Amino acid sequence: MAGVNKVILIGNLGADPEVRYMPSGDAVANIRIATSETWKDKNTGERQERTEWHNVVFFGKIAEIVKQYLHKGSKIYVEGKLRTKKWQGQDGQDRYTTEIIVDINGTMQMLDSRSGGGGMGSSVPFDDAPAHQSSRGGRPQSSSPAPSSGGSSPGGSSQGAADFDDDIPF
Amino acid sequence: MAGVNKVILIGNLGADPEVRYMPSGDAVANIRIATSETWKDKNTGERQERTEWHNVVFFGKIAEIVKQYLHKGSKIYVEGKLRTKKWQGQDGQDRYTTEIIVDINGTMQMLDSRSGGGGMGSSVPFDDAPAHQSSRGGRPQSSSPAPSSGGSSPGGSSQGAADFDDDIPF
Amino acid sequence: MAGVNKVILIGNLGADPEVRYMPSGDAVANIRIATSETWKDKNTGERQERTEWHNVVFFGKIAEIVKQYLHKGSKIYVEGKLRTKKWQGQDGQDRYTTEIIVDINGTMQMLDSRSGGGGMGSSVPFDDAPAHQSSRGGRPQSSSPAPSSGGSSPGGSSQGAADFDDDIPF
Amino acid sequence: MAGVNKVILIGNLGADPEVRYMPSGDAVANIRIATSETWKDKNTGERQERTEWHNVVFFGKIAEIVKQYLHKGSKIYVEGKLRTKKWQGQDGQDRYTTEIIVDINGTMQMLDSRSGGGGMGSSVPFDDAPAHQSSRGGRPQSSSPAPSSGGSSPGGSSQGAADFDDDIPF
DNA sequence: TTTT
DNA sequence: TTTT
Repeated sequence: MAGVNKVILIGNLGADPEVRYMPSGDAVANIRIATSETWKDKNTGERQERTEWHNVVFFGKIAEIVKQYLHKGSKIYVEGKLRTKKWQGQDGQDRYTTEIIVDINGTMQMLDSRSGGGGMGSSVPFDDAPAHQSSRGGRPQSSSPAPSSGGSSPGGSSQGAADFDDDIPF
Repeated sequence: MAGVNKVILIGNLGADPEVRYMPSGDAVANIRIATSETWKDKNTGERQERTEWHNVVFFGKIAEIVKQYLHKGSKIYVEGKLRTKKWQGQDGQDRYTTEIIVDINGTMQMLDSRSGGGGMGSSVPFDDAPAHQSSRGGRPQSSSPAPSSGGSSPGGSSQGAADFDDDIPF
Repeated sequence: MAGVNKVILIGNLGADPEVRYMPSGDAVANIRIATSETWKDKNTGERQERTEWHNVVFFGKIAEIVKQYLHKGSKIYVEGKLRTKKWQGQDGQDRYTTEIIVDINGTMQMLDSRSGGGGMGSSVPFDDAPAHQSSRGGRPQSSSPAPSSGGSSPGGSSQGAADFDDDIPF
Repeated sequence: MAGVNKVILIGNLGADPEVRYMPSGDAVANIRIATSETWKDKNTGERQERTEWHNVVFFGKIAEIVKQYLHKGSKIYVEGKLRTKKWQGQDGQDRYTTEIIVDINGTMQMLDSRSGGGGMGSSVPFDDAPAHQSSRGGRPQSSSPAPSSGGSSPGGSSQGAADFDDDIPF
């Protein structure tokens, strides 16, 4: 055992997020994001570009944030893990789809500095706390009500779970 | 606002961890780890090597794990963030020291396949849970029997806070 | 444009590498590696484990290294990028497979401290040079003979292309 | 040996880059970038923010790009490695400074979508090529002149050395 | 000293 | 299907 399974992406949404809800009430958000790389052909000297599309799935609180603040064209930073799911085609055959899972251990940051293109801003009212300040209580035993307020952080802390680690249950 | 501050290291401990306790009872573990890179000199063709030493500080539960399982020579994977602290030299002048902070948002994995050299193995009894599995939510819910050998996971999940996110208070 | 597409994995090979050669003579190596995560079920308190399998493809010189030094069970660190390829099933339908591409911009490090299980060691005689030492000449056009010999580095530098940037054509 | 030494940052420049030239003619660019994390205090419920400042040093071609396109306030993605340099204070005592080195193995991406605030755009005329397309020729020995022109990529490929791997000597 |  |  043991292992590291980490994906880091910066790219743009190809369409608005698709959000659905679990029986538990938890949100699950799916997006497609494009990452591009460009280079110049060795021989022709012509500029080349290749775009890769990724299926990213957000779980829990971050899914709500995705739903609320991201839209077609949004540029984001995402940190998650790979998961390949198996499913059955209509022909009964096995199919596999690889997704980037962004859950409590992942991160999302909005990179559209100002204006998200749509609303009045890309601010995300979501809060996190540097771990070693978490006092001994292991986990955000928060309670404070008002969630966002003047909310601002467009993406939260720069690392992991903190991003979901706020005091407010969405 | 917004920002990503991430450090990923794989290297070996130069000495045993130094552990101290906060007034709160929380442990803080300090280690030095070396990362090396080698290359061949363009001109002489001679092999070159450069070793870089890093100060890594662990907070909370992971500090206890470090204390218990790591020792001089241990090879580890570490994920944390940079923090530069300011302090006063004896001459009253400002000094700065940069450290890699591994807190609840970071990760540590032991990479010494078997046996850490000291005890009876490098297994780390520390548990984490994929976020969206939290509670009832649709997940592997696996059941497969005996994981393998006598337990093994030297480090836990591959991502973020999960590593500290277990149900068991050490 | 713009984009980051990065994958970092630490896991074990499920089987020996499969190597083939391009018309150009370049090697391409395919491996499957497993990453595992473990956690303790919130409710039952039972230890859970989930293993994820990844298809990793190496191009060029690193493919030769993979062929020569990796085998079933090898533990490695890999840094690459995601690429989803489209292909046609026998039924004429489109299928998609996502792979982690490790090319000149990626990295591979062997993590089996000593002994790879097979030969007399996991050392990889491969050389890289810190970029800013590269003198102005763009790239190490070195030529010096004896590659490995006292060589040791099981994986090379910790970053990018350097890993393939040695002077010795394998 | 062996090791990984990787830093990933997303932040803003606190001031314009400082560029100097080596005897070899190579540029070296220094910047300071800030990464912030915010969280809500567990007790007071007040929003907290912590800003960390990083010294980033660019070598070679990328230093020229930094000089040309970045300025105070620019938001960037940076991938490099840690290096602590030792120097002598005026009092003759040893001092240490930790920097993030971005050389041929690192990456930089501009994240200010449109307009960098200063010039007519943040486009960076710099070209890179996916490695496995490099055919056998080891390295892009290209030559085509006109650097920018149709240029576009604000940051280059998403991985490693490719970012410096263009055909145009700046 | 940057950003929000 | 996004971006530049």
